[in-house]
Amino acid sequence: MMKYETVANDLKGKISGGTYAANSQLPSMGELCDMYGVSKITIKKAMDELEQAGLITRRRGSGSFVKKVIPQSNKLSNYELSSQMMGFCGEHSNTGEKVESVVHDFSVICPPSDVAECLGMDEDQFAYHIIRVRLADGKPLAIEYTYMPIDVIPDLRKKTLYASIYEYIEGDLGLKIDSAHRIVRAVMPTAEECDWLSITEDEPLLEIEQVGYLDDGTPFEYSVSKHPDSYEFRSISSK
Amino acid sequence: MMKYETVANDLKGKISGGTYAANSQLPSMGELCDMYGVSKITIKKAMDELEQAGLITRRRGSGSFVKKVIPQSNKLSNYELSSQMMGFCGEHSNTGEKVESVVHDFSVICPPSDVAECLGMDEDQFAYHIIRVRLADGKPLAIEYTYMPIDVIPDLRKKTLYASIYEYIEGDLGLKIDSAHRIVRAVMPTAEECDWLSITEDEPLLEIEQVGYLDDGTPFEYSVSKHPDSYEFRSISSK
DNA sequence: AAGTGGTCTAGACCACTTC
DNA sequence: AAGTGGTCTAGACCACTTC
Repeated sequence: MMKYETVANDLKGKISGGTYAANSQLPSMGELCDMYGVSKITIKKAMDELEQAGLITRRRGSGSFVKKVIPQSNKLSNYELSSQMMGFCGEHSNTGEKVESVVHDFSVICPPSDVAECLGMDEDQFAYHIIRVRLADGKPLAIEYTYMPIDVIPDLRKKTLYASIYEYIEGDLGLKIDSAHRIVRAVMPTAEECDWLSITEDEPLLEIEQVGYLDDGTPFEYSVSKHPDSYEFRSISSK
Repeated sequence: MMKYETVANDLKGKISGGTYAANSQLPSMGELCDMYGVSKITIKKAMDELEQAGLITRRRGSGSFVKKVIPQSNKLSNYELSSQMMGFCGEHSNTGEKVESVVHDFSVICPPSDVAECLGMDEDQFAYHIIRVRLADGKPLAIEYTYMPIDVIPDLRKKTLYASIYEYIEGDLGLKIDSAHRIVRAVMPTAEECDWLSITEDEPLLEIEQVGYLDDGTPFEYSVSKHPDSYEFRSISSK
């Protein structure tokens, strides 16, 4: 076993064991070098592993932080491995298409307990509840059901929903979006969803359940998006 | 722009431009150090990028090789980014479940032209065609439609299909499976598939189209698998 | 100014493949 | 034995954040 693996495994154990609690800061790379008696690059590589596994986030100039992590599903399903994926960019158009939104709900509520748990909220705390249909060049591409804690993303206005919430978060609020944990499924649309997406009831949808994290490890978004037909989800697996 | 990015971009250009052709070997790390005037770790990091992007595979002791890459879909779909995913382990049981297979077809044919293209085959070359239903503890978890070139995976027998083809490839043939490129969609089952999976016609399936690569960059498998209900596809995206 | 993580070097040593 | 990629070091320097 390589040194970086030894360090990574030890740190994983200490995170799941609670020595390093959710949202807490890890020792700096220099301190970890001393603690494990290895060089900085070895620590770096070990922390790369933790980041890939979705356990921590890192901020240059600030430090590394333990993520508040998704509750594990108890489905005996996915016998293929959990996975790691790069390329998070919200849902900006990257092909010059014109992206619009139709807002079907925008309210502040106490989220269901499973959503609250994903977001690290108490059950009596408030979150925005947003239902949007996203269109590219007038064609419906997705329905998004989103919850965001009001104290993590303050002062969200309806106007922002027609543009990009992510730009509001990164631009106006000066926060940094770091990563997302996703689960993909196939589902059938409801009657309402057929209406919103202009599809028939026999067209399946690709559902993506997602928890988004800021760069300090705080979950800022729980969302379920459902995509018709033309949507594909691509990935490259290695090793 | 960091040095490793400069190197990575240059190499990407030379791969897509044909200077380094599919299945050819890249210069060694030492040679690349000299060519770019940078240290070995910088070259390593640049090549990590290429590997993540699915462009090359690397073999300790042998060298780095350009992959024969998936033809790009011309769908204007997935406006989220293409992605990178770790954790390829065939479909072994990792939870102690008993995995079985029902073989519905096992023949040798000339594959359709799009499949041949993915596998880097001429249209008049032969491939195995396999249809299997995979069961875990007696419960149907997937249908797999698989093509494998007979000259890449020689002497495949029906007996192997009831166990793990991957174990045959890695164990008996001594080849090494390196990576897979995947596309995920939601689809409806055919009548035949409902029968095989013991589901009704209104249950959507998660479809995973996949090209598998050996560690020398050779595509060895084109497969489409379709999963009912209980299957989930997980990923963690970063940055 | 002090502290953080990120990049980079030059070189050592190792694991593995090929001949 | 020679060549490949992978790990690791000790230290320099940089970009960025926090105070």
